[in-house]
Amino acid sequence: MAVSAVLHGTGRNVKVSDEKAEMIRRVAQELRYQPNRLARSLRNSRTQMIGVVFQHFDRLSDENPYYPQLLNGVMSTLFPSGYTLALCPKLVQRSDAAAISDGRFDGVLWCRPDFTEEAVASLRHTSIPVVMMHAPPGSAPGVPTFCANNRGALKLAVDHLADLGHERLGFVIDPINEHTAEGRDRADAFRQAIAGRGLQGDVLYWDYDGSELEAYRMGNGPHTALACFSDTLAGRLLVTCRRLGIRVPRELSIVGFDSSSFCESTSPRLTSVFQPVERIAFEATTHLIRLIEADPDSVRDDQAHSSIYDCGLDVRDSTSAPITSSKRHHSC
Amino acid sequence: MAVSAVLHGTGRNVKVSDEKAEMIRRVAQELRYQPNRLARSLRNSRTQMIGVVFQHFDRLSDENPYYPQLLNGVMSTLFPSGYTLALCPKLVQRSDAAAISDGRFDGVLWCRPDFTEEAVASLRHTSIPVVMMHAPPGSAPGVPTFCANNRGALKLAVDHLADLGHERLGFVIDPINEHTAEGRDRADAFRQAIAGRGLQGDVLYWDYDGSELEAYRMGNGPHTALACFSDTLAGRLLVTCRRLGIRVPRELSIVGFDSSSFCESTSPRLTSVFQPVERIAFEATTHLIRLIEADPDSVRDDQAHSSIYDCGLDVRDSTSAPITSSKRHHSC
DNA sequence: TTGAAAGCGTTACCAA
DNA sequence: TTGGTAACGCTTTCAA
Repeated sequence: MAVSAVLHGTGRNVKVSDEKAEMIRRVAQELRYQPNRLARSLRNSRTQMIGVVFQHFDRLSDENPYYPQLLNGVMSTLFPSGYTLALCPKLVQRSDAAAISDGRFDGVLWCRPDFTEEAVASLRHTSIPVVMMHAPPGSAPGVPTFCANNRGALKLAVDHLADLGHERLGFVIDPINEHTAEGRDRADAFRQAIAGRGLQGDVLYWDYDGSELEAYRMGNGPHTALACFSDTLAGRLLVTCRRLGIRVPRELSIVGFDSSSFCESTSPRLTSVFQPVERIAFEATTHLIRLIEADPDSVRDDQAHSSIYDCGLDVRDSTSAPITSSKRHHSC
Repeated sequence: MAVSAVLHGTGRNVKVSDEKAEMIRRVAQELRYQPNRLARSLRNSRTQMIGVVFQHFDRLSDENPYYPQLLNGVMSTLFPSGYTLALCPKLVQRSDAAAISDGRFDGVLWCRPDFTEEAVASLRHTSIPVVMMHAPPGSAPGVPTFCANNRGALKLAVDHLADLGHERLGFVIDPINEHTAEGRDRADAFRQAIAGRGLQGDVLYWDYDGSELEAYRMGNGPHTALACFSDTLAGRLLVTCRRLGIRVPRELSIVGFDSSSFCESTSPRLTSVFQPVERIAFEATTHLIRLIEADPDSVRDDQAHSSIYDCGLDVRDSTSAPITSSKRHHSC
């Protein structure tokens, strides 16, 4: 119809006279005509909407700016390109990978690292591009991945603690992240890092229960320093330590992960590994848009794309030299 | 079609034999059949999606948990009801109220208080329900509003400062919020509150410029205490004060608004008015869903619904008694 | 119980 | 340049 040609730039082989075009615009205005995006999307099979799947986004953390940072990264490239962002629960509750292809989205950013082999396999049957965050390279064959360099990150943390004189370290992870690809990757990276320094260490699974923690209590247990999977986890650890009378960092050094502004507000301020969340999200989204808008044939190679991002270590007040037995004797 | 009846519960007057139903399911599985939501939505004019319009959500604050809280409130009622949440930029850039009715959304939560008279008027022509946050009662005729009790909130802040002995107060607002309905409402509430205590005070417009601030500097200027429109604004004020050598709260008391966890991490910790953001968002969204799902005729009355939410005052370290001239003499 | 047809609002294509 | 027609995938209604 001429109307379509006038109101949107579509169908350039259709020419409309200026008078007619003006008339159409006037009438449209009078009638408060509003083009229906659903019909348009159905016709074009393009919705200009991308879905974002979080890990547990029935609830965002109030204090951890992880999600705002991630969303900022996503929005800063999505909105200028004319896309809308949808947070979709159904895709989360059951990892209903098939539902991705129900036509609602032009692409999906998958920020949920607890994928299973079969979930990844089913992802290859989707009709739209999918890009993953928090997926270590190689963990999701055929899906572009964007992930922190966990190996380097844990090396930074372990080296820092080793340099301080700690000899037996722990890596603490919660039941939720324990089974995620990134959780396993960081645990492995921790093991490699301590092996590289010739230290002893363990991966500790903690469900936030204070009594459990007591086994690792610095005084009785073997560990003088704990690296945590996340700032949130480290924060809870701090609270539990205070409750149990374990002094940080005097008796136990603690390292977080993310180095969010949350680390500045804890007591003591939390030493933490920094990962560029916003940048990762930005580049993952940019890649997703490329896949959506590019010629399907020309990007075949990029399907296997995978990026890793180097991390830093922000040393604050929750880490210090351990109370060694020699020092103890010394002080006695 | 029988398929539709089997795979979804639709069309109850259509009966399908069990064998056929089973066959349909099996074939659907084999073919990886995925119903197209766009076509469905087009047919039903129901998308199960609601749009959320923020004020400036091209960028969420990293440190202020306002947006996570708001989203938590929205999601906690939206997701269990089977809705998806969309953050839409186009509706923000130009307040294109008409675009609301383009079929994408079943309803819109408007969290953007800088509406004009005509924007509100055009909102009444939408074909879908709209609910507003940050709109003081009466500011958006015909649109349900959910808003903090600014009158009570500013009274709390002013009373607190007055009780400490402050005699000349300021209310600081930034250029962005200055023209919003809630901004004007809080400024009015401030004026009423100081009048009620027989104090003097001014509404100060601050564009984050340090030199501007100097005019209100406690030493030269008349104000010994400033209440701010937001925590973010108060935070910037703190930073500027430090830069200018103004000691808080010794020389100048500062009160924020929102009482987010951000207030705990500032130095000094920020005294702030608490508003129940998550609860406001939750109830606004719940109301929106009611409007969407209810019989259009039966909710006519609720179109004029408006709720206000009482606030509290969390006293922290950024407020104290002023240095009065008498005290000055005393100390000299 | 099953099948066929119409229509939701749009855009692409092809005649006129 | 114009107008008509078909099709996107679904659901509802009506006939068989």
